Amino acid sequence: MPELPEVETIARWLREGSPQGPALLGRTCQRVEVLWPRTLAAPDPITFAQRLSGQTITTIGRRGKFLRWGLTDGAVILLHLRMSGDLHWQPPPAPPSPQPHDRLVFHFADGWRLAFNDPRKFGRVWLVEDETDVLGALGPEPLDPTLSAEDFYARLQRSRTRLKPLLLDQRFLAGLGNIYTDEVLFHAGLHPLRPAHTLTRAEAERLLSAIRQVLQDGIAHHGASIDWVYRGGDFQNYFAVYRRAGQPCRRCGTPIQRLVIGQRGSHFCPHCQPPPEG
DNA sequence: CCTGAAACCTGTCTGC
DNA sequence: TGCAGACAGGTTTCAG
Repeated sequence: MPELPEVETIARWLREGSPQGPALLGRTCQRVEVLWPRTLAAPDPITFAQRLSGQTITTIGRRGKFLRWGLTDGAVILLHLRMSGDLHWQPPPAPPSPQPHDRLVFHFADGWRLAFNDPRKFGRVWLVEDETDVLGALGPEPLDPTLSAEDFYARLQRSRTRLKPLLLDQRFLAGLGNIYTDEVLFHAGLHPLRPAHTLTRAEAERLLSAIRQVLQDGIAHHGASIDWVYRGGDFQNYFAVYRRAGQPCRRCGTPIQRLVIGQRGSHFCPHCQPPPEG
């Protein structure tokens, strides 16, 4: 699931508690099980377990698609769910551990456990002193009000890249993934192959507005749940183009097209999103 | 700087 | 039914 709205939803649920489980905020980690060592980007499993045991989660947040847990001693845990990662609460009494695809299990004093579950094993977790080592290259947060339309337009002007790959580039903007990029471009009325520098000032403003609108809508719906994993959100019911190839555009009726751009399936309405010249 | 391809992985679905 | 192939919400690395 994990693009900005889904990661934001998880962060809120871990902070406040949810139907899926209790709040993580304020809990003290007793021990950690490392079931698939490559899930840990840093440090090594032994050091990770030692550093974490006895520490309390004091803050929970998000940066781009990363989850961020602040610890008592000032260190930070960063989690990236990549394609198939998720966090599963397991209530006491403990079921026979581990569950299928659990890669990391955090154990708490009252018997609750939080599993980093990840069928495809692409997800990664870091424990770092200085988070800029991991987050330093990320672009701005799309929902940060200090990101101005002028700045955004200026940055588009500097790139000759096509819009689709550019919006997926986390150094340009942090948090958009394949689903939300397709939805955003539809709502902005911009073709995914448009070179960034060809956008007018008005189009750039429309694009930034669409980015913010679609992300806010996604968050309001607790993100999207697709394929076989259910994560609690229902934004998939409101997709305008994503995985709707061949179906009529909700605005004009033209069949939605699918094209592979930068190795990613891309969906758009050829009428509402006119292709660039050439 | 930019683009495309491959790699990292497992699971599901489609079509023959 | 069985099996090959396409496809999947992400990122990194390497070749050209």
